[in-house]
Amino acid sequence: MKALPLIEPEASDAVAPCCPPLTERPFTADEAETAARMFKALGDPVRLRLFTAVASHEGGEACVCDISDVGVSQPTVSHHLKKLKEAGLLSSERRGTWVYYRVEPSVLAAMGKLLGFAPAAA
Amino acid sequence: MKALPLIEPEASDAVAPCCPPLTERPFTADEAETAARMFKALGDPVRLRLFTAVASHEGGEACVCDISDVGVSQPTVSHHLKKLKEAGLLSSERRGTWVYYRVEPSVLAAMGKLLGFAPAAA
DNA sequence: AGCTTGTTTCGACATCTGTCGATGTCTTGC
DNA sequence: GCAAGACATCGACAGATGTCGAAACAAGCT
Repeated sequence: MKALPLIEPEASDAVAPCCPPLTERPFTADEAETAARMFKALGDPVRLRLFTAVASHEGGEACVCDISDVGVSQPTVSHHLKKLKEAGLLSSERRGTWVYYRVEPSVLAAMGKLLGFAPAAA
Repeated sequence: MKALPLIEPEASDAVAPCCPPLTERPFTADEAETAARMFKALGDPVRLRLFTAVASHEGGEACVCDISDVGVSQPTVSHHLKKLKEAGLLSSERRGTWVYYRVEPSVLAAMGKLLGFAPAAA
């Protein structure tokens, strides 16, 4: 009868308990696989523009219509947002007509940790 | 008769003067292109293992023979190291029989800056 | 010179990825 | 109910990417 709540390994799991700092020791295959997913998601110019657009938008969220002006078609925007979501970097919520995306809070801290920056004040 | 040495915009240029923090404002197309190159280079599990192997190796450098045990053929290792070098993340130097790779010093600071971590004590 | 070891380059190949237009789904307003 | 707008999904396609074996290149040894 395990009392632990198991903490639902859903979206946030993709990013949160990742790996030690890059400079600490060689990553195992699994660690590399996990961390690479994150970097890969940001490794496309369009996705990076979408991510920064969401991250810098007032209120910490933006609807697709607010950020669609990145030079590619609307289906392509949707495709990239899906990728970012699958990577655990963004989350989305429909409110009425529009769909809002926001940065998954743990992400920036996790990446900072990965680079060896102390999560001190986090 | 230009006196300025032009500072050779080669390897280090690929990383150093990149972009504002991800959360500050939407990236321009150029900024996104530049920053994405960096993330993309780390967006492969094999490259991430190679990078962490170099970064964590004693003396801050490692010869190819030290880090080749990542489950792919030796030409593939060489291919990935080349990619990391082209992205400005690693530099290499031949010393006798062996070729040594080391982490380009500015990289980690640049990435930290990108994530909004102050380069204070850097 | 020739052999051995460490590393890179070359071709070739299968797979993944980014992109689009067309179409589908959901919500609102008439 | 139906038309319109906001997003997502589908199918197709060109181009990029990861991988390998074979071969080339470099340095040290005998």
